[in-house]
Amino acid sequence: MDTNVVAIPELRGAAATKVRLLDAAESLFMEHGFEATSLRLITAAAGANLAAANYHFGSKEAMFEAVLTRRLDPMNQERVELLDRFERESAPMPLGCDRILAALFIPALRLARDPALGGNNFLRLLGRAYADPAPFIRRFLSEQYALMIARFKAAFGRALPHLSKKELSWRLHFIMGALSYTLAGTDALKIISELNPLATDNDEILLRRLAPFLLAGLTAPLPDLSDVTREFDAEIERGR
Amino acid sequence: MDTNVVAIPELRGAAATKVRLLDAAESLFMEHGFEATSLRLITAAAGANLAAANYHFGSKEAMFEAVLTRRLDPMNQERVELLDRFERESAPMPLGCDRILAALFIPALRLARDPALGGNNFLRLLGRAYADPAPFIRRFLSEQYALMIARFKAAFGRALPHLSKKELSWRLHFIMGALSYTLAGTDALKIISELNPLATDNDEILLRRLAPFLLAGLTAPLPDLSDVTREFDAEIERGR
DNA sequence: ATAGGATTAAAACAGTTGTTTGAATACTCC
DNA sequence: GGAGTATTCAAACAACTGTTTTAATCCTAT
Repeated sequence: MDTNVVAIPELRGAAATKVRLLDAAESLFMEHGFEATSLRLITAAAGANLAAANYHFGSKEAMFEAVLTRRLDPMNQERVELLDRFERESAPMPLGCDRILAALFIPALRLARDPALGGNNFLRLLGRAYADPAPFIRRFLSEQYALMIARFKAAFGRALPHLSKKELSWRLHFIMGALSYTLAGTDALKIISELNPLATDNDEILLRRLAPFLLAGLTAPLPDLSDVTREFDAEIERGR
Repeated sequence: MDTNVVAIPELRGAAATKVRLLDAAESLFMEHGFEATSLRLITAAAGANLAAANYHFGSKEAMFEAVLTRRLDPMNQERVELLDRFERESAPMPLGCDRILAALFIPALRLARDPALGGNNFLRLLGRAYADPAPFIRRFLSEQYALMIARFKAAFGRALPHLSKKELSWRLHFIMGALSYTLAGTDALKIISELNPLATDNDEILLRRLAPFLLAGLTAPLPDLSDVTREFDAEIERGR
């Protein structure tokens, strides 16, 4: 039940305890989830007093948001900037799906690669936050992602003009879902493969495998929904 | 913060309160998550005494597992049976990927369609459980899924003999991830589409869209990883 | 050096948590 | 009908929660 995460208070600068708190919170929230992580656990791991959490952040929820903002904000901004640059470089040709996906993945890859930026810890925390039922978390994420998602949806719309707005929304949703789940799922991998042959790989390799997989689904021809539906319905009725 | 879920104690049979507790727990766990849902909330919604929870299930964790087992066990068993039947019908031809995917999706679809079986409520709860950090939840799910996953992995292996064992594990992992995320994500849809044009659709339609998307990724040709890697690396270095 | 604001510290606050207890009630089977 | 098991109930348990308070300490700029 307890953890080995005991941060030594080495930083002594001005706002040092604040970043120590953020680091400890990032790691512990990732490990136990938001509700199950107590402020006493975080402050102890950060070598800080309990009251420091509320002093620096105001509340536990605000602290959680601060943990997310610290890395999410720059990453999403970088995604948009990268997409902008790709489009400028490709002009006047419309940008291909593979390049748009790359603009979505590369900033996440860079974050996963650089331990100083939080490494894989943060990406897993992010994936979990994506599935967390707490209303304040969803409200926060929705605000953080709105601009970036709208920008990418427009780009995909230009690259896939034959897809309806609705079909595009679906596929983009699936992509973000697979991405966030994948980022969160290093432990969930064990559910899939009993022998766990993937465990030695890191998130970086994982993302490199995921991108081609999603690209195929994204660029797939329009499915004949009526056919799929008919088969499914027949099977469901048969089993009733 | 409070909910409208107030189950009227209508069932009066022998083990009636036990199923009332399961129903209330299913709905509340789905809405608030495991940690954030108190036994007092559940028992009150079920019209039962607080002690009834521990009397019937022993602990909160055991109660959560009972909620999952009630529907997950039959669903996974049905998946395997369906796969077996499809393979018999197709013999001696190996089963195609689309049919294997159908065996995976149809039982989930049937569960989503039938409110008496829990309807969409349970599928969302399941998707969230998949991303929950609590160790006992992951241990439980891993045990519940192990047999079913191994069976489907073997089937996919026969259908896609050109894929390495590792590549297959990846793609299966992505499929399960996208599936569980999608099931959990009715609320997360709002993150993606600000106007939320998908909200009126239900999980059934969602699954029918997801299947073709995943099929495309699953049957995609082997990606030239070295190429992807090279481009990504160049971009990451450039931004450094 | 010292005033004054920023930070830390220990303690207490008011609630809530899952679980247990022991008596009261309901039910079933002989 | 009544013995005996199964279930319900109210109450209390000890531990933990996020937050606030008050005083002590540190740091910086005058």
